[in-house]
Amino acid sequence: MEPARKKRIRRDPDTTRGLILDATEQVMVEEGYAAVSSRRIAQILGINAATVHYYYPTTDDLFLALHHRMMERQKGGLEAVLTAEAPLDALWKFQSEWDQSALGVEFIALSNHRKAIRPVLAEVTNAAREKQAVALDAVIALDRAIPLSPAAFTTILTAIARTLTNEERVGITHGHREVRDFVAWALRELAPRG
Amino acid sequence: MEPARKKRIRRDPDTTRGLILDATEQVMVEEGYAAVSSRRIAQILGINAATVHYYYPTTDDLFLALHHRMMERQKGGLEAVLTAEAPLDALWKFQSEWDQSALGVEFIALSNHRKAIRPVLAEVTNAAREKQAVALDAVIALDRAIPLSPAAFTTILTAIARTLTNEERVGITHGHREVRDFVAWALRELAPRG
DNA sequence: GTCTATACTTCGATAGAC
DNA sequence: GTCTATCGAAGTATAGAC
Repeated sequence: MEPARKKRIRRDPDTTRGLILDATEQVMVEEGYAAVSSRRIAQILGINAATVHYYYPTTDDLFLALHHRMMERQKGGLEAVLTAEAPLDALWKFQSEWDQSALGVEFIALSNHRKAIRPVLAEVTNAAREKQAVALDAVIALDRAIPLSPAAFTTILTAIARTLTNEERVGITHGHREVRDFVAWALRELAPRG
Repeated sequence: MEPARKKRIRRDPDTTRGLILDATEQVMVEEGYAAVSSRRIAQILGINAATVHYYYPTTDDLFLALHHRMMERQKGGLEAVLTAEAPLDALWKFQSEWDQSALGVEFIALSNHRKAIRPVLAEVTNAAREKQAVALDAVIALDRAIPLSPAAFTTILTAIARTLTNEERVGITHGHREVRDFVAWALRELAPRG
């Protein structure tokens, strides 16, 4: 009885890279960052674990690459917010419905666990948030009687959206509907010109 | 050369249990839930890994016990909030300065990773939050012109506090000062009788 | 570019001595 | 109640065939 040998399928390198990142993202969101391993990723894709190491020599390389892709996509989404008719609503919608909000939380948790990549993620995130604040500053109109900067506003919206997303993921839902109602009300109140 | 044999030190069982939970909490906060293992805990305490299994047969047992202790402590802290002169401020202070807010986030992440204990943690958390809302309802005075229930209010404060705490842990601080300023302002505005 | 095979590490959990 | 010893599973990573 010969052992079943897998066919060697040659793929475009960039395609394989994308597939690996897709699988990594899926595992992080569905099972948590701790479930990510070269074996697990390879298993999902039906490829060999060594192939994962070929593209991303260490697991940290893999995490950093996925983080980079996430930030790029976030940048794209925010550009859409900036050109929307109602930027406030668009921003909330983007933050709260965005699939990758769960991914963002996993990266925070990951940063706490893997000290090697922590400074990289922190620096990238801080820089991105600063750019966001500048861009939003020009577009978002907030009630001037309320001492809330666009930077603070974005942070708070993100905090609420991420918390709701993550709690709901694990079955904690108490009070969530009322939070969403309040946010909807607050967005109307904060934007003097709609 | 005889191998160095460790002395067998007999401790009070409850003391040992407490020490194990202390070490587990420390590892979760400082290195993340994924760093918790019977060996790691034993190493910190200078005891044997098998002893950890003696008290908490499975790792899930250990996590559940720590979660229970965290919830009990949270209950105690909230009782202090309820009897404070300025409950709103006390609540914010409690949420944002509470050491265990980082621990709470780790348990959310943990729930996502270990499906076996997920329903238990979800049920306990939902029940606790419901009780909190009822208690706060009687004590917290919110501006009636604002459609914000105590349940939603607590969830939002927790969300902001946890996000700030966790981001700062890993070096993400952009916009945080402005968030704290805004929260301070909002608390003053929300409480018509101080 | 992808696979097989392998070395090394760490973890969960248990049996049994003390 | 605590330790030693150990098994099997799973993770990281590399060397080398194809």
